[in-house]
Amino acid sequence: MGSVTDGRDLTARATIRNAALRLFAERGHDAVTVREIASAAGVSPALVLHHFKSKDGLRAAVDAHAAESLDALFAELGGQELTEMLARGGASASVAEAFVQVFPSGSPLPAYLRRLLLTNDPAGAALFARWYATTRGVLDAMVESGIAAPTEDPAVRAAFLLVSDLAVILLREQIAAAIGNDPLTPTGLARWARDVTAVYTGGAFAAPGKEPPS
Amino acid sequence: MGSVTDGRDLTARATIRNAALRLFAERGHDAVTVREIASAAGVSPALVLHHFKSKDGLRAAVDAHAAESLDALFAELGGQELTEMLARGGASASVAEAFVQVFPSGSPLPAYLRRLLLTNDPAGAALFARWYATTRGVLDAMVESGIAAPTEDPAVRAAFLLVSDLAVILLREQIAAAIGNDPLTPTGLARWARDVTAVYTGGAFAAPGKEPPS
DNA sequence: CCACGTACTTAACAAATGTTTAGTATTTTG
DNA sequence: CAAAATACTAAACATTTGTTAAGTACGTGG
Repeated sequence: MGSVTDGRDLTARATIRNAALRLFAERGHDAVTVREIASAAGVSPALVLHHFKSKDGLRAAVDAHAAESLDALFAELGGQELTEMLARGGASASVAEAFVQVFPSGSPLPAYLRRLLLTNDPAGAALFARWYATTRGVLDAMVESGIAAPTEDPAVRAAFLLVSDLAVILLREQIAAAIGNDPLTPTGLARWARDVTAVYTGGAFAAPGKEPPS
Repeated sequence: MGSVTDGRDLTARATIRNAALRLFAERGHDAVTVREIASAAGVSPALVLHHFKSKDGLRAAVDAHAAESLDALFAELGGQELTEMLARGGASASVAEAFVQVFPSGSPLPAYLRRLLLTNDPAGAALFARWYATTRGVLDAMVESGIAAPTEDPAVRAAFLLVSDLAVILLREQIAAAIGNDPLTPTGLARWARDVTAVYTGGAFAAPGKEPPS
């Protein structure tokens, strides 16, 4: 009976929602049963259906809650923190960095973000659309202020930067296995960001007929 | 070759496996029932269990078949095609490019690759490990021949290039919605590759205290 | 104190699902 | 050709699943 109350005396509704968030993130919506969620939350299965009208209602509530948390996280990237970070020499702020800084290491949110983006549900699409819009805005500002290079296709540029960032979260386990560091830990992310910054500032390949960057 | 066509001269076993591949890719393993697979393949549910011992056995067979097709695809990238492409001025060969060239537009394999990498099953991890090893080898060769820039952390560099490439497949729908072109079509990919190549050859951001690339 | 709504549980139900059994066609093989 | 094996189906089985019914504890407002 792993009580998933995160330290605080949460309302039962929130406890259930948190348990569902964790289980959904770990194993996927369909592979988790209402009884498992209830057991993890320490309540009866019927109470789950009492608070949320159905399993799908619970899923919607979890989606909404996760999207809210994730948006709050991402919002910091678009705010003052961003320009501050950029001024300090970091090439860019990343979603991965925000994850490492804000969420505890065992947080189910990275895995849930994965599910949100993978399953073609509206919540995931909406989340991506919001983040993409923010990315475009930030990138425009960075070009304006001379931090980022202009491009003929800013839509693709912004999308590329965003998805390359998200890929770290989506493929976290595979990256960890490949390079020997979990990229969503401070150590791993520092190592990751170092080389990625090099690519973003100097490139990685030679232009046709030219020398590659040192 | 990875023939995904439901040609009528296929053995029933292959027909079932292809139907399962498509359904698994579209909706996920757990959301698809044996009866649905049987119906899609035009056979009785019991026959599915007769050929593959269980639903999980079918899943394993589909995993193996998909991994084989995908590996065949990726192998071309490591072979002669790669150096040929590179010589012709393309900055790099990508998995996405291979998908567009080899698979018909309605192929379930991109979506299945997504599931393979997302669900932490061993088949997906093994696939990524193989692809990562190939990527590292190719990158080393490219550095050797002066096409790619050397880096202090080749493990991260190779991982970054691979996952940024895979991200196009993983987030295909979201990218399509954002930029208005499906990146797994010739048109969309050409547009995508153009700007990504620019980043990979010249970077996207200014190094601290320097001007960004033009 | 009483009525009442909310939180909550136990127990059961109906549908769906993976799987099995038993049997029929069809192909292979000695 | 006979026999054995394989391909295949129809029907049932056992379990699991989401959901509901009915009832109990409990705090709140009148």
